[in-house]
Amino acid sequence: MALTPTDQLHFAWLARCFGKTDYLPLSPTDLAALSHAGSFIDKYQGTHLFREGEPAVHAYVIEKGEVELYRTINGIRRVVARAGEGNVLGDIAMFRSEPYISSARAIGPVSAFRFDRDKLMPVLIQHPVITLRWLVAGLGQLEATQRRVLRLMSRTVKEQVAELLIDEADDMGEVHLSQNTIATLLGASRQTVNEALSELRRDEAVETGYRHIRVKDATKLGMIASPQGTVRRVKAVSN
Amino acid sequence: MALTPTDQLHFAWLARCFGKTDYLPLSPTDLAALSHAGSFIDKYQGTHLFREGEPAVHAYVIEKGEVELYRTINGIRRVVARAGEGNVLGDIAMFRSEPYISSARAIGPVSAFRFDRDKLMPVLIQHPVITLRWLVAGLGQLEATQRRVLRLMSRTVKEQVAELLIDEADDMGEVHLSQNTIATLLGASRQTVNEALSELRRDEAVETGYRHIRVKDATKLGMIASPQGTVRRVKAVSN
DNA sequence: CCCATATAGTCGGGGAACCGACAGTTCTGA
DNA sequence: TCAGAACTGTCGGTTCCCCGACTATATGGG
Repeated sequence: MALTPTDQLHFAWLARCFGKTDYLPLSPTDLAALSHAGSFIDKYQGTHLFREGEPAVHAYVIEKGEVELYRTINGIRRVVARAGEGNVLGDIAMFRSEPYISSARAIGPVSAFRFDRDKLMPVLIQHPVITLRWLVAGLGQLEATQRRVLRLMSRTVKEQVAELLIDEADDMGEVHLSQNTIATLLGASRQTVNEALSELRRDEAVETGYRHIRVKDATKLGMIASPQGTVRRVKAVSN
Repeated sequence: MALTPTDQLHFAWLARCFGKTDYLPLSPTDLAALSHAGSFIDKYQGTHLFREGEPAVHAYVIEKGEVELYRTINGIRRVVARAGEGNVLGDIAMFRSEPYISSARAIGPVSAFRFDRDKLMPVLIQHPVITLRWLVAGLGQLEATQRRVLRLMSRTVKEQVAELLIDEADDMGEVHLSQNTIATLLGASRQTVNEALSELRRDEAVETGYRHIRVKDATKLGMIASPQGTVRRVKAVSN
């Protein structure tokens, strides 16, 4: 199979994504094999990569752009996570042959590599190194989710906002999220997030604007995010 | 390598654990390969399988008994999860070559199969089917964790307690956990859990005793756990 | 350029849950 | 058997946060 120069670039990028843990490098053979397992696609802003409940025949690796993962429970739409460059989506449902557990919507223009389930499985059987890498990547995501659970527990909204700002800030210390979006990401109300931001502004840690927050003092923000003085009593737990 | 009758039983059990998704059955060759990747061990009550921060050279599959996973943050000991028969522990850290992110303590007598990192990796490269199965198992855990995050958000302690009781109840509808343990599992205070249990008792859904709760009406409990009338307004989220 | 829409900012009421404290009960080991 | 430890049950004060309501400002399409 002949690869166009554009495809070469694509696969080089794909190797970077899976190579983040620099554990077992992907060989050129592996990359060529993956080209048979799916194809590159583009999505316009607002369109869905997949929807909750659909049979999961595809998994995606985001190449460019951001995707919003959300679930609808009792008519309540809840943003579960945001996925950016290098994130893998839908692999859980695809591997488990279950319906997608969440919907994925493109926040802006998105380029992605779409794996085809029926084509991918044989490739993975033939290329255990790729499978192992995928395993490591999936477990990394699991760890991140567990960390998120712990972050959510026993922390005020102000602390959570501070931490989220640190995570989402770009090189310039700028965050381009509406307060409403932040609130949904944290599972808090817009008003409380607004109040938290007001305090952070009073603390001279950030500046706020229309759909725009600038981190003035990342160190101070870090102090607020994980307060050290909050050492509560430890209750021993037996069964 | 000669397998003792006991080992045969062990491996049959191990196959069941990995085979829960009945996707790609493990072959006898696979089982034999796994026997080289580690060994069966027994742990007494209260002893640790591993501790937070230690280099992760082992992963465990629980064969019998229950294990408590906890982390210590700012001197606060937090139970992250409980693992029972068939659960895989420590694989995240082991595969990612990072220190264990939590401690694992045997709640009672525990039997487990302990994988040895250096022995396991070559086996996985040679047996992609096992790797794929492990991948599926890991992703299943990821899904469960994500579900847990969603369960935690926007639910009262009473609802959470009801759901936990359904999950943890045995065949007889009995739960053998102290209120303190339940509180820690849910990230709530003991008093609030006690209050929730009092209400559940008033609702005639459960009976309570010393380290002992009996589910009287599982249906009613389910209704309380996931209330249908709680349809709140949906705010659209754009970025 | 104007207006519908989206976002930001603020206030007050009310509810859920945390926390400390304390009394009563059950268990456990010496 | 007996004392200390662990567990349950309850109360009141306090904090945090959700929610509704309202105003002001920014954006973007026609």
